[in-house]
Amino acid sequence: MRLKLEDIGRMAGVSRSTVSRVVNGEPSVRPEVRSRVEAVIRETGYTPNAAARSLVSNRTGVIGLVIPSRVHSLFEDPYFARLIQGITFGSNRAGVTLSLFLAQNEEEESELYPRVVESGFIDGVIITATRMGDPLVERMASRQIPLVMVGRPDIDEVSYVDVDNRDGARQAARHLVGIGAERIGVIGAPTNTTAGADRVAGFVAGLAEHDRRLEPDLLVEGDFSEPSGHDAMQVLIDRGVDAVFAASDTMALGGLRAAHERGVAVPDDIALMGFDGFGGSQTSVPSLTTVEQPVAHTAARAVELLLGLVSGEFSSPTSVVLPVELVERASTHRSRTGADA
Amino acid sequence: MRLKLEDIGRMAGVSRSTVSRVVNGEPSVRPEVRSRVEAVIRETGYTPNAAARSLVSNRTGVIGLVIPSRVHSLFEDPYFARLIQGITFGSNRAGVTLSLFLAQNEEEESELYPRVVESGFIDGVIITATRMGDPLVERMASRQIPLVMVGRPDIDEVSYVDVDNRDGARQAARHLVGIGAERIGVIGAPTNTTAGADRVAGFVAGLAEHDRRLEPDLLVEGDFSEPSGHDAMQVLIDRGVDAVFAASDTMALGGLRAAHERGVAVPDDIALMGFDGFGGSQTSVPSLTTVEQPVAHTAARAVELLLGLVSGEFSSPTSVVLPVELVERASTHRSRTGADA
DNA sequence: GGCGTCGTCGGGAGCGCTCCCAACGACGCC
DNA sequence: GGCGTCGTTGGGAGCGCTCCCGACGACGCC
Repeated sequence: MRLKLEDIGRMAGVSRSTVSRVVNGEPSVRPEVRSRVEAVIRETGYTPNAAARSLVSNRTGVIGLVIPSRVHSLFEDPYFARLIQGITFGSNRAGVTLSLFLAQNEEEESELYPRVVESGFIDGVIITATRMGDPLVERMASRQIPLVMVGRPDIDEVSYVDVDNRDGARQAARHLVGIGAERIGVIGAPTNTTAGADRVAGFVAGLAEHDRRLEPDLLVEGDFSEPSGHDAMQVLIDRGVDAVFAASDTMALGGLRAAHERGVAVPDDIALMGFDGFGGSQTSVPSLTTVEQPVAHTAARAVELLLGLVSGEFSSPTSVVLPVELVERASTHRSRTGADA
Repeated sequence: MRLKLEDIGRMAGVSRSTVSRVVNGEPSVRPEVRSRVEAVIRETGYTPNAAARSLVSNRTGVIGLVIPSRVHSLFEDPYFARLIQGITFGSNRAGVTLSLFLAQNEEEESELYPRVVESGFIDGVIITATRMGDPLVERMASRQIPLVMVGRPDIDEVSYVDVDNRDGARQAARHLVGIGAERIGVIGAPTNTTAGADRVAGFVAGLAEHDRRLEPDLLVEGDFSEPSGHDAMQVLIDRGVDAVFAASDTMALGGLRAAHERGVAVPDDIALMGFDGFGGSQTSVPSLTTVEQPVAHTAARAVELLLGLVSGEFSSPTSVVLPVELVERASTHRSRTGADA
């Protein structure tokens, strides 16, 4: 049988209330009483009943991570594994528990909202990988439940943590121009995601700094998956490019595979770079130049932000944008470097 | 303000109890009363308070997935992403919520146990990626909390779901012998994991069927990571092999990279195969022969098993072993096929 | 020495739900 | 027609905790 406060109290010769005070670290307990109670707690391995606690305190110590539908494809991308990992560690540090809500299809997604929000099981929610105009986000945001998005939302009044996708893509453009690329292709990401839109827009902005523009037929949109990168690369090879910026490493690796198949040398025939900075980009042959985003950091900040919202520490929508960094590797390293700049 | 049963009852002109009966689908409610109550529930969007519910029912509707320490390296392996995904979907189907417990280091791992088990926040636990002799497993198992392991445990009295690693490795051995390999190397997995031990043992057993044995210096142990596969492959190339079985696809991909670097042709100089059946093995150049394991199925069975344990449907330790299947691809496809068999 | 104050502690109330028992009317039976 | 039975409903009790108020003794002050 599970022990309760009352039992511990009886064993230690004090009341339920005093034990509660000890458990919650309240100061108004005499040191000798406190240590007696603590001894009993230690011996018995007592831990408070979480349900009873949260019934009265209206806090559960659980946060939710929501990743909406169509993730079965996205999940091939190491991004989510990393993000989940980072958020878990942030939760561990803060002493809260993480619940995971993934939806496999539209139907599950619609069941997600009531399960997440209205059970009262959750103090707050981190949501990511939404598409623009996602009704789930609006519903969540319009509720009183604390909410933090990972990735820039397309509506106001939502707290979020994002990486500077625009700046990263701009750096990528500068880099490719810097190594002397003349005809630059882009494997884009879905423009109904803010990350996809920002990366393409940032790249265009970066080209514009050098009075270049992105030829419309040299932008082929992928869906973040490896095969989509592969297919897009084939198109770009046919259209004749000497450099390619892929909006994710996973797509860049697909592009690399297409280049191999076609006998196109990277970087000598076509320089290729990605965006994200994941394991696969270091170990590919050749290794990939990429724009590294700090996923662990993003996750940690998201948890911090959410817990601040939960505790009421700050209430107005807050946003954090983290810097990204271009990492130069073999896939854009040309012996005959640098034309104009 | 959140509504409670009492409020819904007042609005519908019935008592708390009747509303409770409707919410829980009990039959003893007159149809007209039921539909009146249901209407009010629908209009108000009422959902029961989970904490109050579980306080009295001793059920939370939450299951935990525990993945102990040193996962920061393992997480590079797509296996965990797939497993988490599968378990989430199983949970969705069953209407339970999944909480995730990962530990980043030994310290976090030791905090895991009290957090998971004793908070009472969880109806049951799925635990995976443990090493043999893991004290966490023993502590969990000795508790009254329902427990299912993914992967064969090294102690008795624990329910588990596993794939037939031995048989898969045996198939791998048969296959490599079948294509005429003479000197076969193995990139092993840690022998303090049951999966690692079973795969190596199964491979040895498969060789024995053909009166072959594994030369001790042709077994190089990796740790499931890509770099460890890369390094092990270098050793095996130096020692002179014409075929390599890697105990995971991730390590096989590392091996493939090493082969590329050394100018060793796969499959013509060295045939190479993996184990797992993940995305990367299909898109590598050449594509990898591998032993596919049904991760989604594993996850689904684990959830089923756990929920059966939670509901008391069966109480004795139960185990499920799922079949695996060898998938032949380019990395072991030789023109000059088949010597003896 | 009486009184107020403070530190410490105990116990009542109540969080929102489920479980159980009692109440009540309708019905069918002898 | 009286009685038992069944279907349906209402409300008390209690799950284990926190919050709050009041009690109690020690202490210091006038």
